[in-house]
Amino acid sequence: MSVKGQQGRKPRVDVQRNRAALLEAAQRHFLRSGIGASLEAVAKEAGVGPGTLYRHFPTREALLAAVLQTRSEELVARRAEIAPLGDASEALRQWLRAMEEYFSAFSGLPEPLMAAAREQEPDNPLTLPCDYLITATEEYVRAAQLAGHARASVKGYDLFLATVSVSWIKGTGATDEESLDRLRALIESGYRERDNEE
Amino acid sequence: MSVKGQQGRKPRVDVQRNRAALLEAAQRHFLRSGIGASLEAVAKEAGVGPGTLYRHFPTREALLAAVLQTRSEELVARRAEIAPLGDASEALRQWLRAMEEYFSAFSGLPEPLMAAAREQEPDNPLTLPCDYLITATEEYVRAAQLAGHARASVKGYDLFLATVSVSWIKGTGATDEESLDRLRALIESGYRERDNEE
DNA sequence: GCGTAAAACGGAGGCAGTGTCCGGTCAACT
DNA sequence: AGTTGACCGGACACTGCCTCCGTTTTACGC
Repeated sequence: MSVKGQQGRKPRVDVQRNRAALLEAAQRHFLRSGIGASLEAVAKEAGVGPGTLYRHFPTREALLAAVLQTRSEELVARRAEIAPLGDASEALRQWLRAMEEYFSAFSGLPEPLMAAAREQEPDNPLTLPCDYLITATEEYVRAAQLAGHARASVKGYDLFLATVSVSWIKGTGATDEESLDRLRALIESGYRERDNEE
Repeated sequence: MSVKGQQGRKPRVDVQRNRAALLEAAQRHFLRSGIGASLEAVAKEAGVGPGTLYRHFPTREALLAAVLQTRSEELVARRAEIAPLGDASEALRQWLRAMEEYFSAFSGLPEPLMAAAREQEPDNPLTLPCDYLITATEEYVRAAQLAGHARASVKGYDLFLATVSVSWIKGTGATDEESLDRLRALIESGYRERDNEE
């Protein structure tokens, strides 16, 4: 019956309780203050000591990845909605928007994500979701290219970078939504094949 | 004869000496460690106390702006080289590259620059150079549009944002020069008028 | 129930960086 | 040389990061 398999002992209840409290407090702080929020404050709000926080999540990235888990699942679910679309071009567009929202979950999130994209070592817990996003983008780009809607010279990684950039700019809070829309349009007209159809 | 005008006293020599030492040390540290470098270390390397540093430059941005002064002048000089170009399209392209290099002077520089672009209050010493760059970009864009080389829907601010983004990505160190080139190409084909000439 | 051992807790504390304050100092003027 | 005021610089208070270790809590076997 045990789901965990070869565990000799049942996991302690306070472990799960503290972990949940930490995740909730962290999400609140990350939402309000961005990913640079004080971990000390998170621990205090969760009602635990700093040591407990660092035992559960050895690095800020580990905590971040755990908090992001929910959003990652939402993104995967969203792929299922996008996939059935016949229009590969529209699918790519929607995927890019979904990624952008994901990156914009917390202010400052693009920074550690790019750092994770740089490292090949999987010691960074953000590398896994990051690689997933890049791979998915490549698939959408390929489909759009096959449909003749995207230039052959464009790589999925390029659009990943462009999307992270938009989220970064959004996160700085220095621009209104109108400028962001123009920037997205600029990127889109950058990767689209100049097809005369439609 | 006094250049400074109504100054009763001649400025002390140690003031200028300390200021110069601070600027030099700051440049070294910013180059090596990015704009987040320890100001304590800068002061120590300049051979002055922390108090002296903060009296000369009350905030990190003030120090940054002062260190950037030289580069700003270089950029203005570069405009003089670009201006005589007959080709407005090539002028815009070169200007964007010049800006990108300016933004990439120190790792992490895009962040405070965008923060400065957000504030209308001129209390931030980076606001002035930032506004200059945006205005200059708008002029280049206008010229390119008049020549029929850039889309009418593109604003100078958009290309400013796009260029800052590229610098930011470059600063993260997560990408090779090849990807950056493709990203620049993507932006360029995003703002260019799809003219059949050439 | 109760003893036990392993696991987890949490706070004290070392470390680094920021920014301020104030007594001492040094250069410019008389 | 003496005076004066601007300037210097280190001590200090504060915040946040992260670790170590004595204490507590929990699950398990009896």
